[in-house]
Amino acid sequence: MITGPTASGKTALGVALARELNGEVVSADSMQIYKHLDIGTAKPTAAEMGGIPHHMIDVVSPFDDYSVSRYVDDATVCADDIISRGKLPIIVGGTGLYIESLIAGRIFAPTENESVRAELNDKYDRIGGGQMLAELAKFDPVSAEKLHMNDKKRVVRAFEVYELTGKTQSEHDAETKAIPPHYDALRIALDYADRTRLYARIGERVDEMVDTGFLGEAKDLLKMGVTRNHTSMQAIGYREMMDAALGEMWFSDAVDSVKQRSRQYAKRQLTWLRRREDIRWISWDEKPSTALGLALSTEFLREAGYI
RNA sequence: GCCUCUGUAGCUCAGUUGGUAGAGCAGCGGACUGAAAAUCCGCGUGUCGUUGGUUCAAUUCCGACCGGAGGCA
Repeated sequence: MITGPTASGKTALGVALARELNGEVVSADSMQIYKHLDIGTAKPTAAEMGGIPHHMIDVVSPFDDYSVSRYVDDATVCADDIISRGKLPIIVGGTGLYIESLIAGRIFAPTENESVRAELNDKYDRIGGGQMLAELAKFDPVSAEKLHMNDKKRVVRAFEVYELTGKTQSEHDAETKAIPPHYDALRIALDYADRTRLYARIGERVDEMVDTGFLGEAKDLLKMGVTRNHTSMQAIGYREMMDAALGEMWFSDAVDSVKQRSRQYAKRQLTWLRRREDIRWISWDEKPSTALGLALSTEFLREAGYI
C-alpha cells in the first residue's frame, strides 16, 4: 500500500513498484472513482500508467453517489482477482478511510432506506444537535460520549445504524474491529521532510491543472448537468472552477482557493496517517524520487519478509 | 497647500464612557467504521503607526510627525 498527501509522488511509485513486483494498481481515491473528473483529480494518464493495469478508476458517473462500503465491495473483487492470477495488488491512493476499510475487510452497517436518513437529518435540524446527542445517549451512550453535538453526519449516522439494524453503532464497531484483516498489507507513506516543500508542490500542481484545462473540464461537467450538489463535486476545485466559469468569482481567486483547500486537505491526510504506528515513511528532502522510493520500498518489503 | 476620514493578530475588522484587547478567515494540532478531496473539534500576547503631553494609570484623551483613502484648490 502506497499512500501520502496529495502531490507526494504516489502514482509514479505505485507504477514503478507494480513493474518491479509483477503487480497491478488498485486505486484508493474517492474522487478518481468518478468518470470525467480527470484533470482536477490528477487522475493518472495512460502515459503515467505505463501499461500497468489500474483498477478502481473511472468506475461510476459523476451523477452517482459512491461511498466507502461500495468501494470495499468493488475493490475487494479487484484485489482478490489480481491475487488469484498470481500477481500482487498494490493499493495506491490518498483516501485513508477507503484504504483502511479495504485492508481490514470492514463491513458497514446497511442503509437500504434513504428516507430514514432524510428524516433524521430533518429531526436534527428541528431539535438541534444537543437534543439529538441527549437522545442518542439513551440507547448508545458509548457513541454519544465520543461524538460532538455539531458533528451532524456522525450523530445522524449513529441513529440510522440503530434504527436500521437494531444494533448500536458502538456494538457494530466493536464486532467489526474483532474481525481479522482481509489483507496482509505493508503500509508505506510518502511525505516531504519540510512542510513548505509539500505546499509549494501543491501550488505548482494546481497551476499545472489550470494550464492543462481544469476550467474547461469544469465547464464540460456543468454542460453535462452535474451540479455542485452531486457527491462528485465534493472534489476540491470543481466548485471553484464552476463559480469562475459562471462569473461568480474572479478566476485568480478561484485558483488561490483551490490551492488553499488542497493544502488543508493534505494536512488532514497527514493527521489521519500519523496515528498509525505501523506505517513506514519515506520523506523527500527536495522532490519525490521514484528511484529512491522504489529502493526504499523494496528494502521495507525485504525487511518485513514480504519478498 | 488646506480639510475630513483612517492606521488594533498573517488578512478583514470589532472594542476599551482611560485600568495593556477580541471575532471571522488564514495557520497549527486533533478526531474520523455507508457523504471522507467530506464532516467535526481544540488552540488567539499583538511595540493597539511613531513620538511627546495630560493622568496614579493611555491602545483609549490632546499635540506633532509618518503611512493610507477621499475632498477642496
